[in-house]
Amino acid sequence: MNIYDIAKRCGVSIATVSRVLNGSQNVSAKTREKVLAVMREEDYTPNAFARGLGLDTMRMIGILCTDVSDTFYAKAVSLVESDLRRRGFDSLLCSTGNSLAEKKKYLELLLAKRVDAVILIGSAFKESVDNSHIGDAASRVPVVVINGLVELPGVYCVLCDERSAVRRNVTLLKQQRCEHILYLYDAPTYSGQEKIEGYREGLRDAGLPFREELLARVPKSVEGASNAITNLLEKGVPVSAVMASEDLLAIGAQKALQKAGRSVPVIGFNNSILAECASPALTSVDNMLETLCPSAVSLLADLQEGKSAPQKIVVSPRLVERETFRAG
Amino acid sequence: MNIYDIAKRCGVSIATVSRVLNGSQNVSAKTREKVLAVMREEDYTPNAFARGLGLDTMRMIGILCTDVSDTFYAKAVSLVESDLRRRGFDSLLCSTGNSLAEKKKYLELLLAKRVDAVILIGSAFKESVDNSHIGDAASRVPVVVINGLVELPGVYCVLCDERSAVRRNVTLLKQQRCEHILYLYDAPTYSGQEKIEGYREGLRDAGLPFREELLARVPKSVEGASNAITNLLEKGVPVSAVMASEDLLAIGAQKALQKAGRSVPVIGFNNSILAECASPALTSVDNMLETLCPSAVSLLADLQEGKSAPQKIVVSPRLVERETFRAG
DNA sequence: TGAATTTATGTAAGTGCTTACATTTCAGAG
DNA sequence: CTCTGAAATGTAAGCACTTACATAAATTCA
Repeated sequence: MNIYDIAKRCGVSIATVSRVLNGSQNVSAKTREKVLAVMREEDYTPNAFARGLGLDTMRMIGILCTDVSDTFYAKAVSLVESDLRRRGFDSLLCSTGNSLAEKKKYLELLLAKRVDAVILIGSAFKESVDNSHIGDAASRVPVVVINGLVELPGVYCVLCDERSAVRRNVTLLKQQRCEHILYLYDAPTYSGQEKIEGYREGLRDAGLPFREELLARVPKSVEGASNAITNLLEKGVPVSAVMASEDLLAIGAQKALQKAGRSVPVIGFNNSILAECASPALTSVDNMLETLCPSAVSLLADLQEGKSAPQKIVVSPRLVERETFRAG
Repeated sequence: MNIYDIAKRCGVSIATVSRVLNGSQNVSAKTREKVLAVMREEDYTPNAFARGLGLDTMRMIGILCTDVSDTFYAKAVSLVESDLRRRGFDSLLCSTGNSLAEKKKYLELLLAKRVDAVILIGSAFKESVDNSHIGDAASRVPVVVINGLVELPGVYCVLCDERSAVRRNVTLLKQQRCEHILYLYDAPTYSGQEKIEGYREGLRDAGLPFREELLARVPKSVEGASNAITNLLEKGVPVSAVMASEDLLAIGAQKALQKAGRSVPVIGFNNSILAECASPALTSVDNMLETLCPSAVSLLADLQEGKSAPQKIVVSPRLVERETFRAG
C-alpha cells in the first residue's frame, strides 16, 4: 500500500495525496476529506524512509549518553525523550559507557542514521580532553550538551553551576565546624572535574588546607565506595564531613560511617531517588535536570526552526536538605 | 556527496560502489580498495534513508517502555540497547507512562518509523486488558515482550516466574512465624498481577487467610508508600512482614516501620540499586533482567534471520538476601 | 460575461540507494 | 590461440515519497 494506491482509489494524483500528507493548504476540503478517509480505510502509513529521503529528515534526534542504567542519566533521558516526543521527534538512544573511543564511534553511528540533531548527556569532558568529535558533529547538525560545557562553534550547552554548589557546600560544612571534608568522585567527566574545582575553591574560601587523602576517587558502587571509606577510616584519616560527586558514592560512605559508628554530615549530588531511599535520607544537591532537559529540547527546537539560540544556558543548583545534613 | 560522486571519482559505476558498501564478494580487491580509499578521503557516509528505502530496513528496533526513569526499566533498556547495538541495530526509544492509550499511540508511531521489530518492556497487561495493539503490531513486525506474557500469534515473550517467587517468599516468611504478611503494589501490569496471584497462592500454601487490608495499592514513591504504611500501622492493622512489588515500595514501608520502631522482615522486588542503597540493605527478588534482556535480543536476532524461536522463555527468579530478611 | 486572479490539481523530475539482468573481462583448459 | 565458465562490472529499473512548474478549475471583479 503506497501513495499511488491511495491516489488511484481517490481518483486524484499522488501529488494531491502527498499534499494532504504534508498538510499543504492548497487542497480543497472535499478532496482532503476523501483522501483522509481512504487512508484510514486502507490503514495506510506513509513509508518513513521514502519520506525521509524526500524531506531529508525523519525527525529523529540522537541521544548519546554515558549509561542509561544510571539513575541520573536515566532521568535525563526520560525527560529529554518525552519532551522530544511532544514536539514530534523520535529518540535514537545510544549508551556509550565512559570510553572516549566508544563515544566517538557511536556519535558517528548516530550521524550516519541522519539524525536531525544530537543531544549529549554527561558525555562531555573538559577542554583538556579531546572533544573534537563533538565539534565535528556540530558542523553537520545542531549539538546540545546537557550538563557539560564544550566551547566549540555549533555546540550549545545547557548546564548547572555545579562547581558553585560544591563550593558553597564546603562553606556550609565549615560553618558546622567540619574541617576535614572528604570529597568522593568517580569519573572525570566535565561535570566531575568542575565539582572537584568547586571543592578546592570551597576549601580556599573557608581557609581550609587541601589534603590529598581527603580527595578520593572511588569505584562507582555502594560497596566500592563503602569499602574505600572504611579503609580510609581504618587508616586513621580524620573525616568530619563527606561530600560526593553523586548520591551513590555518598550512600556508600554513609554506610561505612554507620558501620564505624560515626555520624558526620554527608552531602550527595544529583538529588536522585537514591537519596530518598537511603536511611537516614541523604541531603543532596539537585542539579536541576527538570529545568535543564526541557531547556535543551526547547533550544534544539529553536535551532531546528532556524531561530538563533544562546550558546550556553546556566542554571543554579539547589541544595535539598534531608536527614544527613545537620544531624549527620 | 553521494554514490554517484564516489563512482565518478573512482571511474566505476554506482553498482560497484554499492557492492562495496554492502560487502558483496563480487568486487575485485583492487577496485574495493580504491573505492574504500575514495570514500574515506571524501568522508562519505551513505544516505541512510535511501538505503532504508532500497533495503526496506534501517536496522532500528523500537523499544516501548513504561518509564525510562524508573530504575528497573532503565536497567532493562540499557541491557537491551547495548545488546542490540552489538548486533548492529539502533534503538528507537519510547517511554509511554502507564496509560494504555499512550502505549497504543506510541506503538503506532514506532511502527510508522518502520522499525524492524519492537521490544516491549513492562508494557503488557493480563489478557483481561486490551492487548490487541500488541497483536496488531506483531502482524507487521516481530514483537518481543520482556517481563510480560501476551499469548498472541507473533508475540514472543521472555519473562521471569515472578508469581512463584512471591509465592515462595510467603512460605519463607511463614517459616519465620510471620502470619500477617503485607503485600504492596502499584501498577496493575502483567507482572504486577502475577505477583498478586503469587501472594494469594502463597497464603493458601501456608494456610494463612487472605486479608483485604494486607493487600495494599500504594503510590509509587518512597514517601507515598511510607505514608500509606504509617497509616496502616496507626489503624492497628497487624503487620509481621512486608513484601512489595518493587524495591521502592518496600523501602517506603521499611522507613515507616523504622519510624514506628518496628522491625519485621521486608522483601522487595527487582533487586535494583535501591535495595543496596537502603539501610538496612533490602532483601529483594532478582527477576533476572541480565538474563532476560540478552535472551530477548537474541530471540529477536533469530527471528530477523528467519530462524524460528520459542514463543515463550521463562527463567527462574532468585532471592537476594540482605539485611532486611532474617534480622527484619 | 469575460478577463484577471486565485486556488486546486496534475506532470514529471528529483531524492540516493539496491539489485536483477546484461555485458564485459579474465583465467585456465583444450 | 580459441573456447568456456567464472568473476567483475555496468545498465537501468525499481523503492515511495516531495515539490517545482505547468495546467485546469473556480472565484472575483469590472
